[in-house]
Amino acid sequence: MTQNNVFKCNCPLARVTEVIGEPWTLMVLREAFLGTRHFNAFERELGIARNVLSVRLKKLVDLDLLDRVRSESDKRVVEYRLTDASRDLLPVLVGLAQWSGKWLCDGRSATRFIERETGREIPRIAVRGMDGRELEAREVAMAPGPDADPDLFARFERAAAVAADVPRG
Amino acid sequence: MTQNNVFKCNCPLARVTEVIGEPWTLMVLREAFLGTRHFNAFERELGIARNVLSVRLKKLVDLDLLDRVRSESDKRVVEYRLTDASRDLLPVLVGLAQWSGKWLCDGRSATRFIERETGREIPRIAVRGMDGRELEAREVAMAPGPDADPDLFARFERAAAVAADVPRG
DNA sequence: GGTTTTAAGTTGCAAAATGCAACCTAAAAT
DNA sequence: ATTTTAGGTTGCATTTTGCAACTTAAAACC
Repeated sequence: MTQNNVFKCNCPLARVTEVIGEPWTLMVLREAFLGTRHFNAFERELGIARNVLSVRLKKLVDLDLLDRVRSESDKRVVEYRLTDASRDLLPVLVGLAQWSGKWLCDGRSATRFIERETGREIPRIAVRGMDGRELEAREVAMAPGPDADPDLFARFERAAAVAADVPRG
Repeated sequence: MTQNNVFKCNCPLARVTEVIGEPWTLMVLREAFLGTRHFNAFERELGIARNVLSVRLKKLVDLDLLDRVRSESDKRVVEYRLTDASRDLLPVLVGLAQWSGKWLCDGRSATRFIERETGREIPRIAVRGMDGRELEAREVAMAPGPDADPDLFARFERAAAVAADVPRG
């Protein structure tokens, strides 16, 4: 079975895997956040193969994560621009960067996210409840949503049996 | 150039790509969060090929994102357990699920994260400044960190030129 | 106006990763 | 003693990636 048809149901983590769960896509989005707009610039900055870049950009455009706009002033030029959807991914990128900096880069990362105005590091992204209080892992659970089918309900019932165990490993 | 040697420097987003930027890994971690512990269970729940699963689990163990523990009571059994590092990934998983639910699943996702006690949906993960105030995309920037090399500084200077433009696309 | 350069791709081919089924080994259950 | 179970590995076909060369259309140059 290929990854993309695991839970064709609307499982959000399964679907997000289509996007960032394949090589290069996350880096392409990062470049876009850094201001890269052009095909050749993505290639140069990342060192990605042109055919793969082509496939990735097509998919991102398809998913409305990038807008493909042909320049008016120079008809050769194409601009790939962030959309509302991809801009909305910023908190996740910050969270990923913070997590990776801490656990994969030994706390000494080469890049970090800062508050533009003050230059201070962004505090750690946290899960908060409705009251704004920070939640610990054990206080959070996954549950079936409005679009869950019976299979998925069963899946979560199995999971619930061990769920209490998860936060402490 | 292969993805893994882009910025061998400690760029956290480049490095996190080694983990979740390849097929299946994110789903394996999700399963672990749902309480899956055994090789055969990962295979059954995900439908992943056994050889690929084997490679993924090895890598996750290697990166200290899973502990591989042989059961005392039944020596055939191996348990893959979340570690401090992987448990710490929860805010990112919640953020990804929320984002995907909104932008990829049309707002009608089959699964969601809830507050265990009340059953209420987790509010949207946000980027906050030191004062706790929610920051907008335009107030956030990437910057070179302690371990950045000259190339990376140059990279960010180029980026700074267009940065002001990014938050609005 | 003819030639060269530039931007954004596509194409062909070798190497690597994935999907699938079958096989293997050690320990437990019968 | 044998069968089953858990956790893999192996071999092979298919797909994806990496790399270099080629293409096409629109500037830019002379």
